[in-house]
Amino acid sequence: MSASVRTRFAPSPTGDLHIGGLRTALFQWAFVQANGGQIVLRIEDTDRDRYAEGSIESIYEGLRWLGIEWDEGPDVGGPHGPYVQSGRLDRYHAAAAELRARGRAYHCFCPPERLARLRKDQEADRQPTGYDGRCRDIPVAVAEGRARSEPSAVRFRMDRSGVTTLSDLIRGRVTFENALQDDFVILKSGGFPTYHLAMLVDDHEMEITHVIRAEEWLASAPRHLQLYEAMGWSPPRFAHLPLLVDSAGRKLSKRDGDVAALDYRDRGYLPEAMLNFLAFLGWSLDDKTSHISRTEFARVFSLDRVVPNPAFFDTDRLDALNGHYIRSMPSALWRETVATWLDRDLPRDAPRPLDPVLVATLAPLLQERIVRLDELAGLVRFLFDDLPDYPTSLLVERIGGDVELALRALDAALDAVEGVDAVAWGPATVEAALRSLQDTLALKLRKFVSVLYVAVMGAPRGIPLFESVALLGRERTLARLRAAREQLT
RNA sequence: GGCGCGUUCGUCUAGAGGCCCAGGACGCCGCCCUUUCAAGGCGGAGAUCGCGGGUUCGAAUCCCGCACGCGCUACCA
Repeated sequence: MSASVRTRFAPSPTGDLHIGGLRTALFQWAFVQANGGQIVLRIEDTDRDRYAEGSIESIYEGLRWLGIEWDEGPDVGGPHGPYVQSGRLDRYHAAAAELRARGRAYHCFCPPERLARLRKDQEADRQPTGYDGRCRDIPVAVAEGRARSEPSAVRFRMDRSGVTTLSDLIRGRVTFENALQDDFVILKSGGFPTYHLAMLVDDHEMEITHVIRAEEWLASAPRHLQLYEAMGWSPPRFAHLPLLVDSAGRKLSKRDGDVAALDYRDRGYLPEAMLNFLAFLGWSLDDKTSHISRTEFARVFSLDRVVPNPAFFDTDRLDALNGHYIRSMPSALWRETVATWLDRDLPRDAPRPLDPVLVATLAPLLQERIVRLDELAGLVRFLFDDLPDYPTSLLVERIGGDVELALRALDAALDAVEGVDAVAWGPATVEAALRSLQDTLALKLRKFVSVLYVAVMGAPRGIPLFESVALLGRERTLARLRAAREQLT
């Protein structure tokens, strides 16, 4: 029996759920699933200035989108609540007091201006930046007195001798020189804790055994380790995941856009695709597997197989995955999906509700032609709308600019379509008529059909022609062929 | 500047001394199929494993140095 593990996803409600955060949560979730254990969702809202309305909902939604469930959290409850840090202030104060009682923390009265100047001077002198310890040796009795009337923060007294060594589950041993550490703030003057104190208290109380977080936290690990030591608590295991980076190799940030997890959902990416994409960013199963189901991932995931180097967030790959999962959707589900997205994206004046028979006809034609769901409407719009203007050059683009051939094709098509009886109109008769053009023009269909595609749909690519024409109807088809003809002359 | 982490095809990665003159996937290119476009099938190009030393009969794999990239360096997380 393997010991039960507990990990936590601890996002800050400072904006929409970030794609990097989603990857972290996914790995935590898979880790817990694979090892038998629980995952705790904890909202870290200790930064009052950056709090963003609605971000907690965005977090819930983003996680559930990928099928990530948590065992304890603000919405589902649990024995270690509250699960929002702003509701746990008394515990942080108690811990800070305990640390002060043990001589491991002290009041700091340095105003922000002094700290800013200090940092500036240190930078100018090319010295390492960090707190200079000005308030460290104020006698406790004096400090206690001042703290009652003066604003103060509480700093942790780092042990500056020797080294602190972290045994990271992904990177192995990482050693930090303690002399290079400074006394950092654990309790802000406003009474809120910093991340360091809050995670110490919460992870301990919530019995977290594994802290899985991104590499940006690696440098602060010695602080956390010393904090645990000072409290006499045994620290959890740490695993620092590789960063997700942009094409320039920088940490993916909100400035780059395209990092809000739910935006991907709204642009028509399937959760299966996103899960696969994220799963293989920094992790792999073996030398063969390139697709994995959610349940399989949750079964085989292992931190041993997470690599330490950063991964580029390559959306080409995401697109390929999405196309793959779209194509593998069962037809009934696919039909429903098409209906939903067409309803969402088709112009308002298209008839609603959409004709289910029409959707059923369209769906299979669309399934292997798109990569994102938001492309759906664009491919069938020509059935509902008048054709928007298209450049004339589009008509002859694929036939080497041969205007004369295009004209002949259009004329022949006009004849052929006119020859189809309105009563007999349908995919079969349309196909027969259009195929006969091969004989009239003494040319393979593929040598000139692109002209007809453009004339009918306004684009050189799209769903198959015969079906399109059948769906469009006789009169509208004739009108579009004539319009194309006119445009060419 | 300091500290830390990282470095295998364009990209994500496999690789834990000989199976590797390096495997898979995405992307790219070509052919086939075909009513355009896709999809599908088949094939191809693509990595002197960052550089330089060493250890070893043998190194992508171990050691040392260097370079480069990134992260952190807040009373943000």
